[in-house]
Amino acid sequence: MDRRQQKTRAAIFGAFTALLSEKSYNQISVQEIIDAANVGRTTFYAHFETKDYLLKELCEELFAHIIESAMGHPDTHSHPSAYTAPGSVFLHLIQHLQKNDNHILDLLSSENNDIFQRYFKSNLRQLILSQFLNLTFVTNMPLPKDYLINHIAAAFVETVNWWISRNMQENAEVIAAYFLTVIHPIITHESCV
Amino acid sequence: MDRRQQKTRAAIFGAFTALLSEKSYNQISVQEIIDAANVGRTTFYAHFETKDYLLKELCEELFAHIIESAMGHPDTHSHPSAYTAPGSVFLHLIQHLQKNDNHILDLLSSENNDIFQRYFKSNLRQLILSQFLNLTFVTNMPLPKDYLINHIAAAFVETVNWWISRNMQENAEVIAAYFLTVIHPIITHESCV
DNA sequence: AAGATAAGAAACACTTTGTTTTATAACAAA
DNA sequence: TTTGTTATAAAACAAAGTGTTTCTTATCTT
Repeated sequence: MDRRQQKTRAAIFGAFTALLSEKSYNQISVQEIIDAANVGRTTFYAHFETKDYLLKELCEELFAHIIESAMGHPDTHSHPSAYTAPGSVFLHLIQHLQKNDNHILDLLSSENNDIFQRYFKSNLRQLILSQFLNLTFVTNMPLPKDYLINHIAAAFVETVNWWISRNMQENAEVIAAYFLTVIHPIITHESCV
Repeated sequence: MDRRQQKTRAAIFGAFTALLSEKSYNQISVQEIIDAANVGRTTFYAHFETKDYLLKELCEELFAHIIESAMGHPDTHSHPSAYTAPGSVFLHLIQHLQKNDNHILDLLSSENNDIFQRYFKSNLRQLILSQFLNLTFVTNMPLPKDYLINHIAAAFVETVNWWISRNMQENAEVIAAYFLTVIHPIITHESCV
């Protein structure tokens, strides 16, 4: 990829995330992004068809990266010997978030964070699907699989949200424990088929 | 209140909800609302400072109503004799939603429904707080109360969401059962203090 | 060095926003 | 019915934003 393209793309992404930590998505105009990124009007539209597409590409880059990183975590592929750290992937995820390398936390804690939560949740579902290939229930009533996966993904996002809203006072282990406490009664982790 | 005000307010609310079931909030302009409501430009701004305030007032009217209705439900005030329909308030809520009197479902199923989910969730928290005055845990680890309440509220909203995404094929009782299955292991319903 | 490609500047028609001004109609109370 | 009040409407307005076009300049790749 052309170095010029890389630079402008990075400049726009940078300006965009910076603006997002200031004000809500709706209140940000393309003009502001252009000014902040110090980029020509024509250039912006050459890269992104619209503001929504810019958002989309940013989210895909960030969340896909963080989820992929968690998926590559040893625990995902190891043969789970019964009860050894059943959801360490989530702890890994939280720790990764805590580092805040690519400002994902800035986005998730921004006003109108709904958009990012949606992308986050969407990416989480596939992680959960891979994490709990077999879902069995402690209750008598069987739940639809996609319902359960959605529930778990949502619970995780809400946990992170709650954490952020408290300025991340608790350390990653505590947060992971909260999440598993809320989730674990419903599911049991079985071996990968 | 002046009859003229009532009429325009109703006209604007009507036009707004109609538009919301068509397109997403961001894509709706004040101009469109004005045109659809058949109301003068000046009139709109005399009623609502901005589009966001319009949304806010609409949501408050709708959700406050539906939550209040559920709170008034007998189960909330009755002395809970152990295990008689522990969460019938939620069933009541779902049934109320199903009637879709005030088009809440239209809003919740609209594109970019995040905004409504936020209001919904916010209103739910107080309901849950009143419903489970005492929260005890089946697990050893005590969870922060606001974390738990947030989790339950979010789980309910997600349940409704999932329901809507499946075109509400399941009847209200099944949905309530799903929700309680996911929630019940964590909490136990104790008597109101 | 040469051709391809990306960036930038300026201007454009267009829409949206929120305000102001003035005039008309509906209202409530006497 | 009359009177004073208040809501509405129409039109015009400046300001800002959007997305596109044209043309020029700078920067890459080979």
